[in-house]
Amino acid sequence: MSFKTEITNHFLHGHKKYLPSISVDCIIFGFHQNELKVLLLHAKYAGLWALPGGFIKKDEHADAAAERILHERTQLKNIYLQQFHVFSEPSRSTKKIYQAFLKTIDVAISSSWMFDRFITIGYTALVDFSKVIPVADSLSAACQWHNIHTLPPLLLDHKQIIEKALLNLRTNLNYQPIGYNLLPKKFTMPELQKLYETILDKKLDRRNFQRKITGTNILKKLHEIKKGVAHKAPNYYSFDIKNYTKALTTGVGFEL
Amino acid sequence: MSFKTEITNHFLHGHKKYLPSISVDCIIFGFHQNELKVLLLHAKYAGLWALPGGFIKKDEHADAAAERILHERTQLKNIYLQQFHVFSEPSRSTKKIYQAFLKTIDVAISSSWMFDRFITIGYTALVDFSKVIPVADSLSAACQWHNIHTLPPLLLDHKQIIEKALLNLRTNLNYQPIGYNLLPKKFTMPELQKLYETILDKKLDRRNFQRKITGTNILKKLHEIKKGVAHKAPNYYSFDIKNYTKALTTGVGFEL
DNA sequence: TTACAATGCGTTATAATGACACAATGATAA
DNA sequence: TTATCATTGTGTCATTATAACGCATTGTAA
Repeated sequence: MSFKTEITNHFLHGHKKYLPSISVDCIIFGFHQNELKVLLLHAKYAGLWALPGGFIKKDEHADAAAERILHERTQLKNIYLQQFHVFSEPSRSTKKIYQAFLKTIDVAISSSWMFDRFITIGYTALVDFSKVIPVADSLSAACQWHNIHTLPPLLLDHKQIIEKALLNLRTNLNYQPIGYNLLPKKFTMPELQKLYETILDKKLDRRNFQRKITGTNILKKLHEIKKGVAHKAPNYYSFDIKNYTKALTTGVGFEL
Repeated sequence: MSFKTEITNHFLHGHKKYLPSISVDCIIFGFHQNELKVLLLHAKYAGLWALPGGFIKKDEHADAAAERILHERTQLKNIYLQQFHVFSEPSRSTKKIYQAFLKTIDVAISSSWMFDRFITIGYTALVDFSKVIPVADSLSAACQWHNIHTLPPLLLDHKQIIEKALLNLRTNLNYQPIGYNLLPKKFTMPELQKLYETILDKKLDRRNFQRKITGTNILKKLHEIKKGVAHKAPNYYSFDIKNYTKALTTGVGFEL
């Protein structure tokens, strides 16, 4: 199917497959080189960066839709996705943007479910940066990580959505373990601390951090030391997946 | 307009006014006689109790819709409403219930936006029990408070929605002040404590509770003592609305 | 007048937190 | 080869928060 046909089909018949007026947007956080990143797509139709989002099938749970969309866009599976907020500004419509776009590809569509105003459910995912293969879909020209502090101009209210997701991430930090999807299998204590510091955007005391994080029992100290590093070599840790999973529901209970 | 005409109109033309497939449900908590209550409507169409819910207008913010619906059902205004979760089970459809109902009132409608599966956004509100005038709307036979522990059979997943709302209320209790909308203007310390105990469903130490709650500065001690009470008369308090409002965003920061 | 149940205002022991000290490590520079 | 030094691992101490509990006060009811 040609791009033009695909687009036309989506605009004219998508409402038979998907719920109208509702979308899902994924805020996918990654951690790389001591920077917190967000995965963005460059939307062909808008000439703007946008969150990877999509629509909910008629018979699909929103959680499942978020998972499916995340998979379609990043090839990632088994990611801990969490809904965090619904965005429903009446101005949430891309009608004009779509109409301009359709004109450029010489498609004439006068009315479409895609022109409606959409309410979107925000989902966050924390993923291992190194494992993501950003793949742009047919509607996008690019799929890239962006530093959370240097975001490009974004579609609609996507900037506010990211900010809300970040706020949500921060407030949850004291009650939920974090890192399993953001760090490699084995990691050092300074690496884990840097992750927390990056998300919270503040310095933490090295010694107190270690005491609190080990106190939660979500870590396993490995009998292995990082090599080829200047100065004292740090020990490797990995997550105790059993306690980690348990802490996801019961909470970790410390203050950072 | 007759009831039958109103119903027919809603089923046939409601989709021109409201967003399809999306609804809002309000979980309205009240506190009375040391019991935590939830406001429920008895849905004529289902013969079951249900949460007061409604639909979002084409050009309406979901928050505004929740406020409007709350007002339409309870006459309450200026209530601190908060979205807390989206419920999107694919089975969330009342098609069969509606069809059976339409048959009983002798209305023949073969297809309607109301038959679709709905995704609902849950909103919580904490209200002053004594100020609510439960008014049943045209779709409901009754509007009543129900003890949170003795809920009748409910429509769809409304029981799970209430449970989730209660869970949400509990986890927020340590980070948000509570009571301004649940208690009368002036109240005693034992009354406030009872509210917390009811929500948390556990006993709290009287003296520690007083120390912590006064430590947040959200209370103003009034120069007034409750009268006509057996045993030692407790002092009256009211909320320091300035500090209370501030604490809504900054949090109270104690552990109960 | 006294008993009593509830309130107001405390104390003490324990645990959590924040701030900081010091020895150990191992690549790098002299 | 040896000294340097940034970084890590472990521990201490003062402060604060929390849980558990004591006792005097109050005002109605027996």
